Amino acid sequence: MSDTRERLMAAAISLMKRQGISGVSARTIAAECGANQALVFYHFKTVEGLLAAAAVRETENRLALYRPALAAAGSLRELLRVGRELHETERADGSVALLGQFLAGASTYPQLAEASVAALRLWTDEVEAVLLRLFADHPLAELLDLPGLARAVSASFIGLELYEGVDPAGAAAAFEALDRLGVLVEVVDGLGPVANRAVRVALRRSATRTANGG
Amino acid sequence: MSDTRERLMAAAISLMKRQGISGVSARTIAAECGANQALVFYHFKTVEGLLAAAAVRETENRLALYRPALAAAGSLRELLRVGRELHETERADGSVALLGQFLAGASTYPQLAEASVAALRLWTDEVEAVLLRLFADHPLAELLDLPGLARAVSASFIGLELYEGVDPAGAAAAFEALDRLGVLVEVVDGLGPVANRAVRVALRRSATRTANGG
DNA sequence: GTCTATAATACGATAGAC
DNA sequence: GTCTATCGTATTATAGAC
Repeated sequence: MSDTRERLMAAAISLMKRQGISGVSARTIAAECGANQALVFYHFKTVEGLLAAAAVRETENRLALYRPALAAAGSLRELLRVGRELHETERADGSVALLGQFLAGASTYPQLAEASVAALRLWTDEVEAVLLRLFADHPLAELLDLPGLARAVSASFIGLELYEGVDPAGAAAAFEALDRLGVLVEVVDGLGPVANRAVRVALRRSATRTANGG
Repeated sequence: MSDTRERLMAAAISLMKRQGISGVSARTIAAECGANQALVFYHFKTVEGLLAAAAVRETENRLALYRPALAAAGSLRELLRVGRELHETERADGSVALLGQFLAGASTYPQLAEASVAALRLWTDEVEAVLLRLFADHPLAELLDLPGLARAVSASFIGLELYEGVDPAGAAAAFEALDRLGVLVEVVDGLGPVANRAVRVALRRSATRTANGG
């Protein structure tokens, strides 16, 4: 476990958060942590290899930070609250926007594509687990596609964090709007058994109609 | 209106869709359309200038394609259908994922940040207009933040299209899940005045509680 | 494991002929 | 408006000393 190896990965992440995928190179990363440029290739074979390794590691670290809060969420309301706090942290830290940088670099570098998939998978698995737990005996559980929803939420979050980078005010408005939508979801969720049954029946009718190609 | 100028912008877009922000340079773009490398700088002063100009133009062109369908959408149900068709087209064309590339490049190149904001603004303005029209006399209009919602939808869509690039199957699942959510929205939307009033009342109560710092 | 030195190549950008 | 030629710099990556 070389110290330089660790420092290079940390420097790559730090620099990538500030400068993006187009702003990093073996030289700039090495300079960021006071290491020699040649060490990038000694430890990681290629620059791409360093970035890929750093991406997965950073995601694992960040996820470990949020895991307790996600596991503690006992209701949809609480989950939405965790989401809000997560965004608050991400606005300062930028590790989700970082994933957007890797996603963008994926079309040029195949190793980054693999790393992006792996990193995103860590997120979606975590979100999916929470959703499955919360909707375990929920009346809408059978009608919602929770694994798909976990992916949609994760990808959307990345888009929003990238947007935050160029238009903080617009992103704030976007999150505020989602906040209100969250309230709507909570309210509908708490409407009681009568409304729930109405929704369920209507959904079934709608699903049948869609399946029949309406 | 130089022909070369047009060809360079088209080549920049085409190459960027395939290779991403990290895969373009004055030389590769010029080669893509059989032009001389020096012409990039004659026509656009810098590579960044070419990319910025191409980004806004491409967005305008793509948007013009969807504007009729968006204007024709007369209900939430129809709007969701347009969204589905839009994604179908984007999966093949990739012009929204392209916006993701510009968003990623924005943290390195200030001109790209400006262009990204401008291009995204074109989308959000369009989406916002449709939402405002559809929710003109909707019972929930006053409680939803439609301008913010337009920004959230646009940014999320970019994240999803970037995700599509690295994990098509996962993205398909994500869109499928959103499709079902759309059905849920439609159903709740069509529950009738009694349910609508119940939701509205509950929302107000919730909003007051939130405002009071609950 | 870390360093210097360097090869080989690509980059943005400019000068100047046509 | 387009071309060739080129400058200066940055890039990835390697060879070899320590």
